[in-house]
Amino acid sequence: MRSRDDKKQEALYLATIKLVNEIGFSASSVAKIAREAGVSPATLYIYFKNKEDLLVSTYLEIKEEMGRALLAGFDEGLPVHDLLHRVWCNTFAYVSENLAEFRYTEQFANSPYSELVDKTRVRAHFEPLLRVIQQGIDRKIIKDVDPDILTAFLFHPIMVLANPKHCSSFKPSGENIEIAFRMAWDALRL
Amino acid sequence: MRSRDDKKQEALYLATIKLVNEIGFSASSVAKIAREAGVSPATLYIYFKNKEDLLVSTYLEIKEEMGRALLAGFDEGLPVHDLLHRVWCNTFAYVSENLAEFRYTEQFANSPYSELVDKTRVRAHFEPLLRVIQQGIDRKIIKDVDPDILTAFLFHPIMVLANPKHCSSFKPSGENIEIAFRMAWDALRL
Amino acid sequence: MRSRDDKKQEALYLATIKLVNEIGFSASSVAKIAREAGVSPATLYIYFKNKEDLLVSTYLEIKEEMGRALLAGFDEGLPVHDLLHRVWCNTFAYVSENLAEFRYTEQFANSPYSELVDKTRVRAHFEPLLRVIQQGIDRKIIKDVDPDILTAFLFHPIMVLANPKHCSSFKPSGENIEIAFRMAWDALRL
Amino acid sequence: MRSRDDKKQEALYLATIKLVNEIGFSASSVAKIAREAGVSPATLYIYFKNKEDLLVSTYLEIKEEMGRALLAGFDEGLPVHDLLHRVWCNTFAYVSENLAEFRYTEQFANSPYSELVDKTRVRAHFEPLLRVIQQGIDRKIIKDVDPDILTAFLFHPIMVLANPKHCSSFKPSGENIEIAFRMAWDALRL
DNA sequence: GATGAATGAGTGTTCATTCAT
DNA sequence: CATGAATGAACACTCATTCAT
Repeated sequence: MRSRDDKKQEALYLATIKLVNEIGFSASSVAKIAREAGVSPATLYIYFKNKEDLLVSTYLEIKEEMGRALLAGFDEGLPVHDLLHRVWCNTFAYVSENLAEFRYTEQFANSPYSELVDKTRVRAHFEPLLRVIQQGIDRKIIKDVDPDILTAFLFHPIMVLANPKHCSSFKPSGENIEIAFRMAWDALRL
Repeated sequence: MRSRDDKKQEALYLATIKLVNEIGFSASSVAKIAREAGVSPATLYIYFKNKEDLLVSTYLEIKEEMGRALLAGFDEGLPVHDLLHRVWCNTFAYVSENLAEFRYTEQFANSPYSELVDKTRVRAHFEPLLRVIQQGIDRKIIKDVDPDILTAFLFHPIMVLANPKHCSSFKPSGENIEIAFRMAWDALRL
Repeated sequence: MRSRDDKKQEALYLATIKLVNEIGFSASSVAKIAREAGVSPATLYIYFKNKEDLLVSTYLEIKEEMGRALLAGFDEGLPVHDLLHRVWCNTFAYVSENLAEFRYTEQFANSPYSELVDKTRVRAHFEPLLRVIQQGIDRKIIKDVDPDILTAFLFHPIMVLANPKHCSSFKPSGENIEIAFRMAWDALRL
Repeated sequence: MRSRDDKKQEALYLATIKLVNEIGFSASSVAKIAREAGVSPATLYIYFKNKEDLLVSTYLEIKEEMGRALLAGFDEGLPVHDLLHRVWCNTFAYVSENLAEFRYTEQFANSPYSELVDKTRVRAHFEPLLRVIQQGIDRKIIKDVDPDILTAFLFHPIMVLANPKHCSSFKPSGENIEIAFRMAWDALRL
């Protein structure tokens, strides 16, 4: 028998991301994704149970990779400020280098499919970061407020700024990134 | 294309918003929207050029209404801080009272249709606010940074916090809203 | 608007019967049936909820018509023997003149779809006949046995003999029909 | 095509019968049959030329076995009546103990595949029985009518009565079986 | 001999849109 | 103005069969 080809699975992931970026979530049909990946639509169903499985798997794949990228060089010995700064910069780097992947996750999160993912599993990839934030709170460095609020001021601004689609004038230069981080820190710190 | 029976047009707007919320953007077919609105699919084409026109018009309609709501009681004589605070509270009020409309705009903005809208027209509805921010900068009250950055720390956190879908623990109590505004202000002020 | 066209519904019934006869139940796809009926597959779904509905409706349509045909000239004043003889002859006439319809019902009854029909509704079309048989039992003309047994000797032999597919030598001449009825009567009568 | 591993071949026969009974003829795909039999779809094609061959072979296999069962204890020295009675009882026994196999043959006979089998080969399995019937005719014990008619009153009633699917009230108790045989004999005998 | 991978052709069904009334 | 009927094209998915190992 022919052996299962990881190349094909990878090609399907990439085709999915590419198409969703180019023509959007709902226009990305199984047929188009398969054609883009260079396989038959029937083949897609060897690697994924159905379309939903393909889309969810693609999302989880990206989230895992993204978690690794954001936490690169994450040394928990460093001060909270420095750790957050490191993650902040990592995020900008990841998003600008993997814009398609990032946009896929945004479209996915705003689709009905998003309700199918186990959110705690996704959160797990970012666990060390959440721990450090808690540390910052305990040490009275960061405001002691609801975690959702912290997230809203720490991560969402990056997400917006790093995605050219949402920005008309902002350019992610090193300087701008530092300015924005400074503001996030002003928001969070006690 | 337009006609006198605004009841039907309004019903189509509401049906669109309701369905997109319930079953998502891509599952909201013309036939379902028409049925929900209590008209024939053919009738829809009297009021809107095509599906795209329906979706875009619905979006613009919401954005206009939303602009009005956010700027309610906007007295440019007040200090910058107070004005932003007023808008902040208005936003929370609008989103929590019009969650379906708000979610529609989020789904719309993350779809390929979003590229069809004239963004300057949308921006116009929020013009007074932008003017006040510029004032704040000129008077050295607000940091002199790219407007996109200011937006990222002023509006996006609200959008996130006001939408229960994105929050697991945060509850939009009056106190929480004040805490969050305080953080936004910390980020922006000089 | 265009008005609903009974011609099309009828054409779909006929196409279904024809195709099931020619290529069998499972090979009769919606696309082929629609093409045979001269309409688009999408049109089929205006007249029937889905394929199942089409097949079941076709079956019920035939059964109703068949009930009428078998009971033509059914005068309950006649003796039991004569009434059964009349039905016997009607059945031969119906089946030989409507072989395609008859075969459709046979294929249908042997498909999983058969479990979807309300059997009491079908039985209703043959009610007068069942009543007469009960009369024959009460008057001690017909053996007092389980109704299924009577049916097995009264109807099933006709079904078999009238369907050339099941017969290699039998020809439904008037004489043969009489011979066969004589045997059925011998089986039933006390 | 054939090979030595009769276990697999037998498993495929059984899987085919089981699935056709459970989900019907048309829903029984090669893939499902193979899975049910615990082999790969490709393996199926080692033992059978194609799906048609599998279905026809399964039918013939059953018919052969059935012929053996019906003629068990068939002593041509016995009177015609007793021989037919014996076959009658054998049939009830076989069908009730091998309902799945029996139903398979019914579904098969009502499918287009049935036209692919050499009917004389099937008939051969029942040859002694046909011979005895002819004997009955010659000895003026049985009515001298077309063999198809005899079959219609001898075998088809059993087929119907033995298959619970066709009966709403009839139960194949010993007594009922005798009653039914009595009726068949009444129909046939001179 | 045995298999999982692979696929073109097909499945039933829904789509956005137009037509005739 | 308003509509249900109509449809070609597309949808997600499965089919029987073959291929390479």
